Amino acid sequence: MYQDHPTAPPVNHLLDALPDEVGQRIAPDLEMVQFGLGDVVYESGQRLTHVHFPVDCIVSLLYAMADGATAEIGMIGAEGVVGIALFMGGETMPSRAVAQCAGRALRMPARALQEEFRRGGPFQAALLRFTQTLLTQMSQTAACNRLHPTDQRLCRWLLLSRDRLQSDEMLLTQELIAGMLGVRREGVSVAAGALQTAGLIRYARGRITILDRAGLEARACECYQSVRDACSAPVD
Amino acid sequence: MYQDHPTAPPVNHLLDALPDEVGQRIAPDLEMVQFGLGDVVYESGQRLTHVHFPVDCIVSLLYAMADGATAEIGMIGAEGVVGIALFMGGETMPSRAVAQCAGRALRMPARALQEEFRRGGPFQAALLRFTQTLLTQMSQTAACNRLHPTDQRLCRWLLLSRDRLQSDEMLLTQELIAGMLGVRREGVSVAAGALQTAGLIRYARGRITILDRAGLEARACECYQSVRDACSAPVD
DNA sequence: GCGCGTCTGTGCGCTGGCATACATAGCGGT
DNA sequence: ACCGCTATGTATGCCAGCGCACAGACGCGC
Repeated sequence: MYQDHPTAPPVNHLLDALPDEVGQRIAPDLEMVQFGLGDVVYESGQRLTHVHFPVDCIVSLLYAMADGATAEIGMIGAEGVVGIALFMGGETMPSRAVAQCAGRALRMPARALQEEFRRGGPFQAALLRFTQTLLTQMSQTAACNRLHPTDQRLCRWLLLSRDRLQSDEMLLTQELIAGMLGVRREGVSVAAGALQTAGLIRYARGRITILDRAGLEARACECYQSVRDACSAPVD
Repeated sequence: MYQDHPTAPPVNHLLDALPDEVGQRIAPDLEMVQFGLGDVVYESGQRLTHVHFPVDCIVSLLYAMADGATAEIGMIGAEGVVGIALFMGGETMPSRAVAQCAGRALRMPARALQEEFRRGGPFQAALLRFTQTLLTQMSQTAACNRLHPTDQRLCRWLLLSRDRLQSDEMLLTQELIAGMLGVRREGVSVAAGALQTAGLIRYARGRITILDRAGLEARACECYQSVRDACSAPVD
């Protein structure tokens, strides 16, 4: 499956990189929770009560329009944290956070987070540094959304997911992907069909397998390399 | 012109809202500089040496692709600060910052900024809060870029500029606007022509005048209201 | 093993935005 | 007043992606 991979130890890298002293101080405030595919971590505009540090799930940030159309603005895996508004001084995020891939996350209450953040040490620095990479990713996405065609963005998206999953197989319907890319389901069907014909992926009823990673990279827009370089998502 | 308006005192609101104690401490580090239309505040990937607090100019953050295509990902006026990477722990931004409207800004050296930021007081809080609104704006833009047609995005953009300018007249070629919206110059020509025919704006050789603000709002996509509510840009 | 719901492939007409090419139209300098 | 540069308006052909409609296809439950 998607989480028993030897190169993916079940930890959050952001937390893992903290000095022991900090790690031990916040450990009591951390609680492991499980998200299923499509679970909503928080709703747009909702008051946040916790932040979540993904362990082996992937969380997508979706911006939803009034008519229900959505587009992904960021993707967070074990390298980051979900709910940055809590330490940035807002109480809500403008986006919906959805588990794009099932798995576990460590959650931490707002109060404990803010308290540790205010200490201003390595924890604050790590959170801010991650926020900066998220900002980069969002900038990237904004421009990519505007300037690149569906099939290239699909490649980019598959690669970004794969980097956070460390497995070549993922569970996702075309409907879900369409919501991320901000296109119709049929558009994904066509684009994915082309990739399958090209032998880059195998696709069957909500189960995608990446067959040719290098091929996908070649077909993706420049954005993938840019965002991978900027964000600290391991490539295995 | 565009800056002798009584409701636009020549200050940066973010700095202005700081307690006197902080204001006096950082005052010696602030230096007023002037930007002309199109001046580059910093280039993508360039190491930042200062942050800039716009006073009566507007700075656009543009993401540039390898082929030269660009798209705006954020717009900063007197309500904010340009160069957030300096306190977020990066040394460079993934975007180019361009003066979309000529005017002045207060600049502050990286070292002084970081020193004051580390104090963790109201200055830090204000910077982080602004970063959060910028994040909101970028999310918004990413989705809007994907989901809304050119003419609606042009309305949104004109309104956002106008709110930061506090004048109904602005100096801008269609070429520049095209770079912001991530479309061709001809596309702007058509969209602006439609707005002019509808009596919403007057357009002549790089000089745009907003004639019917309410009409523009009605024609803009929902994004304008959302981002205006979220970001603290005054509406006069 | 049958039926139904979910997921996926496909076709068709339409529109927005692209590339290209060209025609004006102001504005400043000599 | 003339020239040339910059800024803008416009036409044509083309393609991507939309909305809609529908046809398989696989899987699960009874």
